Amino acid sequence: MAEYTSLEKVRLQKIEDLRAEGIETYPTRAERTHTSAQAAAEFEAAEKSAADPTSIPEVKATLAGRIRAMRAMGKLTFAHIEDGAGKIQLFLRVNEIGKERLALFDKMFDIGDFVQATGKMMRTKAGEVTLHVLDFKLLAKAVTPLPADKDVAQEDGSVVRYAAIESPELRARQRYADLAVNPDVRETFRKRATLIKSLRAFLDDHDFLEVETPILQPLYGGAAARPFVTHHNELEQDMYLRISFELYLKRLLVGNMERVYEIGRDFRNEGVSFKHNPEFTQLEFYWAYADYLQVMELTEQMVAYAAEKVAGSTTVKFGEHELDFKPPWKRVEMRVGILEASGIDIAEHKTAEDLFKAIAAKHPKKTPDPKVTRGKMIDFLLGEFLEPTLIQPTFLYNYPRDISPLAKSIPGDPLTVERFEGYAAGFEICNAFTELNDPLDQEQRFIDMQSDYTDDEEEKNPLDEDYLRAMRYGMPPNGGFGMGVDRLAMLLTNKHSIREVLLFPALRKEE
RNA sequence: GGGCGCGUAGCUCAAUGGUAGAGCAUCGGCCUUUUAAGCCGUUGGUUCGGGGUUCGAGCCCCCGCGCGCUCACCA
Repeated sequence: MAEYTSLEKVRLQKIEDLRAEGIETYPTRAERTHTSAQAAAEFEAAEKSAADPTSIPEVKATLAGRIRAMRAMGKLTFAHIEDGAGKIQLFLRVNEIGKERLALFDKMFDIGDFVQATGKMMRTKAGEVTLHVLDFKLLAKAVTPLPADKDVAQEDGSVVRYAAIESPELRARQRYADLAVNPDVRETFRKRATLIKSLRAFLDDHDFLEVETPILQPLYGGAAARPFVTHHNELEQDMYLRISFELYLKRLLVGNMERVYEIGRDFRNEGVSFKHNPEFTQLEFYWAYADYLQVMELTEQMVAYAAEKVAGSTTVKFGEHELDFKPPWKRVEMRVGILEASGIDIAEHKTAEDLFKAIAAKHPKKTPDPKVTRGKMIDFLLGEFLEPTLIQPTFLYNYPRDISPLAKSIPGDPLTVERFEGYAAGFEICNAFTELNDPLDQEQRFIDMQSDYTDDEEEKNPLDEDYLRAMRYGMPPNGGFGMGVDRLAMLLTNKHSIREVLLFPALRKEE
């Protein structure tokens, strides 16, 4: 049972008092005729049409919104309400409202309450477009005050207070309050919706079919990550929440679906950070008869298209950087990029042992775990030396085979696969390759993975026999692609934590 | 999971180991063009929780909880 603070008790008492007077505190219906923006626009048009200020046609409106500020001055009251379109001022005067009703508004209404006000539009002496209220109605009483104070020290030592919430915990845990108080947060999530819509539109326009594959899976796969495990009672078996869509989407290529994509949630039972949340939104597509170079081109077009829709330009501000997503993006072969960033040529060190010695000789303070595979060491070099330097959108291409069990080798180079990752602002946003479609090779890769990681239970991928069965029916050559949509959302909204672009990021439960 | 930091009124923050405070919000009053209005007055605390040291703990010590930063993990 909730325990009420003294402020809440005051408001609960007001609810009781209002009801005692026959005023409904949570009426079922509202009678809004205009949004704040519509009413203001109509009034401004009326002003323009008038020959002189005394002959402005009357604009009547009933507005609805949440009280954000109140200034009671005895026989006058000013208030601001905020609706989906913005804020607008209300002006109440004893002349029209009467002493009792004005006192009711002043004493019984609070910041945070939803109200409806009917009147005619006017402009105040200060020049603000305002609703001159003739009648009003409570729509919903708020019991808890919005936690909306933020003090900012000014240069002259004074303190200015803004209606805003700053505490990251409070903002994430009570996103409803954050949204109610911080308009820019609503704007971020509007942009996120635009982003997802634009990705869909782009892929639809390129003849990709949107599909939905299981989130609840008897086996997991398609990525190296620990899954969440759950249990189906009637089937009496454990189920996994998917860690990627890959193996299901590629089954669809076996079924003659040539271009498919899915936008949905992936779940990875791993650490959280500024770029990791246990559940995140993934976009994957698979494209028959294409290879990774074609996917690369489509990727830069798609992201540029999305940037244009979300930010209005292919150039976006991200912290101190200006990121330019305009195609073509910079392309760097991974071997060359690592050589330039670390001074080590991975092509000259073809075993894990050799490579480790080379790293230890060159960078004695930055060495990988000596027990890992060559591919993992290369990945270490990439993360340690190269990744932080990739600020402008860049494709890194040609990856080690042993960390890419689902990608096809480069003809004539068995250690390297046709794979690329897209980077921007120093982190990975997407990952793609020419997909392995040889069922015999695929089976061997799965078996190799099992032995490479025998002592690493967490990274062991279960062998998916049904996926191999599907491949044996024949899979067309194809290019596949995966992208962390949340990370792209971060880039396009200039947010530096994934929590800022997730409405309800994962948090420990309270208490 | 490791390291560092933080947790005090509804909110934002103070308080050498010595009576827990300020601003805003609340509540009461004045005020017919305000805009985080203003002025006067008023109320409000399990100092995150539990234990310990001490004559005395918001402060020192231990354990726990939550959050932030960071490292590890994340082909």
